[in-house]
Amino acid sequence: MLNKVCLVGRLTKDPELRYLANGTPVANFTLAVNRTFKNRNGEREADFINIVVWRKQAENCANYIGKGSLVSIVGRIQTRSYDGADGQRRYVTEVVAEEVQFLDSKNSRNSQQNQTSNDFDTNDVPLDDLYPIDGDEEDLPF
Amino acid sequence: MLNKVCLVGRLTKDPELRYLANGTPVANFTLAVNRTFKNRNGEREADFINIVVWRKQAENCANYIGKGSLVSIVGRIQTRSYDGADGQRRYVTEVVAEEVQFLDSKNSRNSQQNQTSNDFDTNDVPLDDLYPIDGDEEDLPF
Amino acid sequence: MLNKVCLVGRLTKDPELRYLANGTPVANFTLAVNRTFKNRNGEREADFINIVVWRKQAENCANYIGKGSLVSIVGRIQTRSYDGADGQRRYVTEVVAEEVQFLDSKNSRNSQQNQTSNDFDTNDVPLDDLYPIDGDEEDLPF
Amino acid sequence: MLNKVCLVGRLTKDPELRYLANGTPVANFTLAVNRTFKNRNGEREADFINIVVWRKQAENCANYIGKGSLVSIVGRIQTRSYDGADGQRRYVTEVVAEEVQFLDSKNSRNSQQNQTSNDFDTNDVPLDDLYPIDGDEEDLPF
DNA sequence: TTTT
DNA sequence: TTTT
Repeated sequence: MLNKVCLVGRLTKDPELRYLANGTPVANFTLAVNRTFKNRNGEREADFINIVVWRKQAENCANYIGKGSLVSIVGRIQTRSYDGADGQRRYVTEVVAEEVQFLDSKNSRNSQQNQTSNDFDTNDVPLDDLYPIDGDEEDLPF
Repeated sequence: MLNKVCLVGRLTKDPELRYLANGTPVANFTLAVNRTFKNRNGEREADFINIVVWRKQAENCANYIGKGSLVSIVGRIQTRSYDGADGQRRYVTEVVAEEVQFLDSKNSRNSQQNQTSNDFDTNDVPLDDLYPIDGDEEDLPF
Repeated sequence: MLNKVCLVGRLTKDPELRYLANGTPVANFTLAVNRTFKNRNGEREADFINIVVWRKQAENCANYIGKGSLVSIVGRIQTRSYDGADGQRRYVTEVVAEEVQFLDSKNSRNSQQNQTSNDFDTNDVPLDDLYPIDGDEEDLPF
Repeated sequence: MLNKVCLVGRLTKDPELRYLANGTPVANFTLAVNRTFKNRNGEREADFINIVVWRKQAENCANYIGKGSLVSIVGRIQTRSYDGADGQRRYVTEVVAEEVQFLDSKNSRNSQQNQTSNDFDTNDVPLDDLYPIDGDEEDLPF
């Protein structure tokens, strides 16, 4: 119905890239998002949020960002359940990334590429959306 | 870099559907979003936000929602400039809708269809995203 | 750094209202957010997201919404850890609500009040924010 | 009802700080948000979004960020109308910032302070929210 | 299991 | 443990 998350934070470790049986790439990592306010001990805590990235974006994350990288993520909250070794049903909440932007080049393994890293999902988008205007500005119906 | 908007509000009028020279559908409407807090006169004002919707979603909006419909929208803020009749350059800010959900069936012209209206962009999405898991749950690499 | 969540969904049960030792009210409930796309079996699954609400908003939720109510929530993702009965450390992810809006009056226990329910946090906000303009429009410095 | 915006971008110029007749500080600046996709000429365009910041945050922006600074902003879209010199009614859309985070220290005029700049609105928040837990963890009712 |  |  509406389920949208916006995050800015740093990776706590390098992304783990794996492949489904059908070849689809998946990457997982944890994002540390520092809180705005300090706690009663004057420390600034962080939230540690698990991120899942699919397909080409997963491979780009594996190639261009690593532990400590600053990224912004737009995605949705997803819940999954599984049965633990003790037979108990457990619940996992993670963020499925729909957009990942690399905000610095620290710890990136390829700083040249990093500069243009946000081109990576161009192919996922219908051409119409990239070049919405067919002819001149006057063509626009509004 | 990051530009994401989440809105819930009601259409102030029926959507206007038009077509680009190349056939691409575009719909425009204004969303009234009531503010959370009242002003000094005890009135609850609203913000009136211009929405642009492209392609199949544009046609779905034209078919299934109208003046007064409650919708949720996820999109991005877009700025455009144009030259006014008086030669002055003017700036327009609008929200380009990426997702539109119909939250009620009031004023919809087709309440049966409205029930499943949020299927409309299924075709815009790679199959992998809809059915990310190839085989059994055990295939999942995490 | 940035941690913001926007949700629209329905309560799976009535909110549970409790009080901290110091008297601070806390409410908990689960929000069912239907996914946009159907799965491979043609079913529309939902995500079940745990919500925490604090103070006056907690009491308003307990009073005015219940199982099945449609609400919009703005908040942040929070992670907590605790040690399970088996000595294992476990992690919980929930959404701390900053804003709650009641979008229908179904299942509300007091439909009259529900109509104006979004006044509830007025007291939490500095007056300046509610009535930002001191005198006439001309006072505005921009 | 719901009106929330998340942005990451760079200031196109230093913030302009002014004061209302009643002493309330207001800052204005424009945020350049680079688009994810290139246009048909292979250029990455940007959206230029007008930002309004109120009270203490306005003064912090004036003190700690400037042209070129990278910031994240959470806020809401606001529309205003005014009558132009030619007697025409015009409409302005801007983002009222609720949270501003400084993501780098470039072009900041006080890099020491910048480090802890996000403490600035601590005073605006009820203590309960900062230190929600009264006693030990066991006090938590959930 | 946590980042700067 | 799940809502319409």
